[in-house]
Amino acid sequence: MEFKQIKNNKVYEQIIEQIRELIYEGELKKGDKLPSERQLKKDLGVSRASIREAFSALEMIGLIESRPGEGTFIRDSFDEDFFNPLSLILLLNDNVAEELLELRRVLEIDCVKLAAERATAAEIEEMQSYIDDLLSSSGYEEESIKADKMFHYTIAQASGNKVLLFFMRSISEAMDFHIKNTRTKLVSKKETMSEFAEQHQQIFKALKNHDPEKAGAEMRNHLDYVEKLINKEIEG
Amino acid sequence: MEFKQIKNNKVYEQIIEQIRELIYEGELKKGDKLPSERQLKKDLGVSRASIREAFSALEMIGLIESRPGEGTFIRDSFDEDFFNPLSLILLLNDNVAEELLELRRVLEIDCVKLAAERATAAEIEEMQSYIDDLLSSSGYEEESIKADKMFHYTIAQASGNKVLLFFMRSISEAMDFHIKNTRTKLVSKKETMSEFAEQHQQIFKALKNHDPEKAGAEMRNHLDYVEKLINKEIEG
DNA sequence: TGGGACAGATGGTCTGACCATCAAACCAAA
DNA sequence: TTTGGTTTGATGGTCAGACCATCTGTCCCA
Repeated sequence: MEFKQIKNNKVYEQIIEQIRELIYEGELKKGDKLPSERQLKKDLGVSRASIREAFSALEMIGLIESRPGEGTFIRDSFDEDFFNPLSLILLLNDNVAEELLELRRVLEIDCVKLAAERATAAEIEEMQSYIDDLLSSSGYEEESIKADKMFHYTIAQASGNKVLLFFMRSISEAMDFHIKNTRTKLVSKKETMSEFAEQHQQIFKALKNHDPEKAGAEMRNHLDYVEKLINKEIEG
Repeated sequence: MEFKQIKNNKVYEQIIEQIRELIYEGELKKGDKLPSERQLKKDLGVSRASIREAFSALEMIGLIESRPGEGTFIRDSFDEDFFNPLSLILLLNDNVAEELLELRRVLEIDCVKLAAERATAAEIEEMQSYIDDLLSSSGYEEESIKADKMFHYTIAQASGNKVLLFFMRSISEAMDFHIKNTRTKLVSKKETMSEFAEQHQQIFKALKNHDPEKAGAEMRNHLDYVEKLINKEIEG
């Protein structure tokens, strides 16, 4: 005898399911406008409340965007900053910091290799500007943190793999949350800063020369250094 | 002159924000029960609808779970199957198949290396059972597909990195969706099957011997083969 | 002791209402 | 012609109140 698990199908889940199907079949694409809530209420024969539950869930994961007075749209750009729900879940795990670092290592070393092969002139130019920012900034301030992050993002983007970029963002945001949460502060000594700048320059140089292996090695070196810093911070 | 973007703070987003804070501060942990919707309505001074929008969003990402008649709880296990929203977003990108394969390659090769270092006896035993299943199954049927998937999942789990496991799941689910969507069917010839079984055995053998490099090389070989199959399928 | 009936709490859903915002059309003044 | 205001209709955002299904615990009776 074989029994099937009885699925508890909430209405809002079924609505999401239907939207998912439409995306599968290509009927809904980036930037498309969804029917209004009142229209969907009629079409699907459910209450507006259920539709709104479905929409808020889809908005949470960054799939759609609702604009009052306008309507609801499939997001056409996932590059902008939006709250990444992944980071929330990751918070509940133990050892997140270690695991995130380990994963970042795995991803980013191969990421920079791909970037070294595929980076366009424009992307290399953009990286150059962040390198300049890092060199000109005096300490570990707001701007240099941002330049640092943007440098790594641009590498991920230059890999040409959007999913990889998405994952790198998730990891980065989760780490930001974790650092903020544990009130960890990275050392902002001058030596550290110049060391950082030097490492970034080395990565960039290899990348500019389209030398994947060298770029990977430099990235590995950089991440070793970062890891050592963070471990020191945790012990201290 | 500098203007700041005016944030549109929806009520349900503020509710989520508060829950997030509670998780940060450790007041909400895995398995904890949240206040009932009617209680929260009183505490927060908002309508039940808004609370339900927040909850449906959090349920979507797998953070909480609502059980009628009981209450709403923080999920204490993220290992079970639950709908992974990441895969929905990934579907909207072009060239998903290629990018997913590339990313899987990056992750899984390092993943199996970690697993070779850290796999416990129990995990190795579990892998063995899936290998046996694969050998005993006659064709590319339901069960062998499952055994294949479980073998790879167990490797990811044996890596000891839960975030890595989570990512592997996302990729796998997204690929499943894509395959189902494009109605791609992997070849189910006998030669293919025996080839698959052989490759899995090689991976497993290296893993069992705790030989990271060998395991990584065998995994690379396996993924090469898979990639070739899929490309052939796309062309054909 | 065991089982059934009952009550209370909880999530799931629906309805109808009101507000704030936006786009488009229209209009008027400079 | 351009600029700014007004109106109108559609849309999302929020709320209150109602009803149902399900679960838990209690109490009572055979």
